[in-house]
Amino acid sequence: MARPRGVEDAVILRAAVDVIGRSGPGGLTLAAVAREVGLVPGTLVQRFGSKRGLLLALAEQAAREAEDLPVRARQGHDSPLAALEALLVSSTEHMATPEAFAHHLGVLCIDLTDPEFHRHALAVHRAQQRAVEALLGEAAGAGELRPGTDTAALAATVQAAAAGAGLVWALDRSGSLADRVRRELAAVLRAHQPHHPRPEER
Amino acid sequence: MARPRGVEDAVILRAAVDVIGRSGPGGLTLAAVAREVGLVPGTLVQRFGSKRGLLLALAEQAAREAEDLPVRARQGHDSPLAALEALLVSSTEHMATPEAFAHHLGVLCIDLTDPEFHRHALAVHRAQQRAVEALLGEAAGAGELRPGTDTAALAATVQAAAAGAGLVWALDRSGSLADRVRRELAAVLRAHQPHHPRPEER
DNA sequence: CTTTAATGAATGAACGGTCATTCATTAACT
DNA sequence: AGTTAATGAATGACCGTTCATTCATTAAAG
Repeated sequence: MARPRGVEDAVILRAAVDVIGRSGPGGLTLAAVAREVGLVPGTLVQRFGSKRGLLLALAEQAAREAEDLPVRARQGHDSPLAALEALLVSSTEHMATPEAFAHHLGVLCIDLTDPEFHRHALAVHRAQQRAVEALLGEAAGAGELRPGTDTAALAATVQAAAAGAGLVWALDRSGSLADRVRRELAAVLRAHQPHHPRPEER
Repeated sequence: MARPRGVEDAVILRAAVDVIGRSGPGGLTLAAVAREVGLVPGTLVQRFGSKRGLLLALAEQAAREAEDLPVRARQGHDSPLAALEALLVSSTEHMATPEAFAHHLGVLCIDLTDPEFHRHALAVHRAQQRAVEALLGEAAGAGELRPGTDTAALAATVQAAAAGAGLVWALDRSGSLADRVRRELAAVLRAHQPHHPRPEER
């Protein structure tokens, strides 16, 4: 009954992420996003209500996409620990590629004061935590972790290690981020893996 | 010979940090900083050249203060590992108190594109890394770590764990940040401490 | 099938506000 | 007096937002 939208919401949100990645959070202006998709600033306001509305839609989308992370993370991997490694690598790549090193940090530091943003950011974090915990639980069940391992506590440690690796890498970009994340994961898991006595122990 | 300055540079820089902590990076305006110290925006520009100059002075000060971290961190603590724990706690408190959770992240995500800022941020990071490594080295020498421990690699892991703990805590503030940092440090060190076999090992 | 009305998308110009920066001037000190 | 600090008003740029208007599309009416 009316003129269809020339550009989908999803495209606009992706463009916003691109702009943040290219020009930093400070460069994220409605005009920049609009130019990216061939629209005009006013249109974005009409469609998202305000700049905050656009950012909020971005946060909501992230939270929604993270919902099924616990099951999605397991797919396509042989062992739970392999899936865990892939999950952490992808989650930090998502945080530290030129594109989104600013996306995650940027959205964070601009808007973490805002309760709505904090809610969605926390939802993403919790979903990832559930995913990590599920994978560790499965690993424990499969005998890939020492019996008696506190998988909940270990999940927190694993997540902190991955986040820290990404953060450090943002400052000191030597080597690949994925390698660094994998290394930190291995360091954290080493103590909980069954019976691979290191040289100096035997 | 001339009229003396009514307010020191250091006071202005501290005020800038306070403003960031209170209103976030977006609220950091010359007018806000000037009001904080009883001056006028123009004065700040005259003294620091520009807003960027003021922020740069802040980053330089941080880098300068971090220079002697390797020796300062050791002071006032009985064991190197106790000093390490205190260093990490204070460095993340500096990153996650209401004041400076934004200071660190904020300065980071606003300005990490700027080569000058990146230089100073990297200097701080490297100084801390040296401090951590020195403390671990001393601990190894004192027999508090297993012989043959790669202290350089361990230092990277320790620093990532602490940074990650701070980052995670910024999202999910349950318990004290210091406790969480200490917990992560303990988790990382556990595998490298000599011969405290856990229950399931004996 | 043609015409008309209704509807939502998109525009572009303008507004109001904020902010960094400039500059001429005044005040305070030696 | 001479030098520097500080002022305060002014400037120009940028940005989010508003709004009247145009345009494309579809549904209904003739």
